[in-house]
Amino acid sequence: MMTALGDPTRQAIFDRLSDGPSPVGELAEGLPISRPAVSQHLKVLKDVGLVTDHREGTRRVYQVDGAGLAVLRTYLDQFWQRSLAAFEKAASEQKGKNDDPDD
Amino acid sequence: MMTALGDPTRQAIFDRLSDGPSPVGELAEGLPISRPAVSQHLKVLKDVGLVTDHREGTRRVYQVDGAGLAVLRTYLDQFWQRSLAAFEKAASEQKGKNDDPDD
DNA sequence: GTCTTCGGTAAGTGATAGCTTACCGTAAGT
DNA sequence: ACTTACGGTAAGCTATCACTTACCGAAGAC
Repeated sequence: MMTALGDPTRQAIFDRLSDGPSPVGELAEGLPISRPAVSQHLKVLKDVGLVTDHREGTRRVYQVDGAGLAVLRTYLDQFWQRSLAAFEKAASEQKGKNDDPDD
Repeated sequence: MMTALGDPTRQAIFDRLSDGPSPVGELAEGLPISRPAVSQHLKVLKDVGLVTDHREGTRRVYQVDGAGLAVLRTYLDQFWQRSLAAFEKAASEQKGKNDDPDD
């Protein structure tokens, strides 16, 4: 999931989809790469659950998957929580060893 | 920044550092790769501002940078916000065209 | 029916990224 | 002073990955 957003192009696509659903061709127009390349990126994003797709006539519309985004957010929050805990722990330990503010 | 955490190994390192500061050698022991490889990953993480380092005797201790983590979080929140807006927009548009809950 | 639009898939290529070993600098111990 | 511990950097190799063109299937327009 994180690796999926690791690629800048995929990030750009996901970024674009965050503004609303879009068909493949329309996405490709705003990017400096070919349409098949966009398709391949979309496949990756879809496989990790960050986007969903559905047919709409002859085109295929992609949009961000809220559930996938939630997973990503939760994942990031874990880092956040643990890092915060580590900070506090370090701070208290630091406090213990120099509550003498002389140096 | 996102590309920095895109690599699984770097993710593992960052994950480990989220539990508290650690010197390079100690990190390398818990990973299936060589110590120089860990050093290289740490350099990447440091360059994007996700970790900081300081000397401690003969070892170099790394720890997650709270500011960098905050940036990452803010970045993710942007996706979240915009996606949410897109969802609501789509929902209201959908509602307009079939407020007849028959089918 | 035919034609056109749209997009996924296959095959092939080139660049990049992660890994290794070898080496060197720096700080502490003796 | 010498030795050891620790870790950053260089050089080189390999595999992965993003991209291209070519092709084909599916759904609408005529």
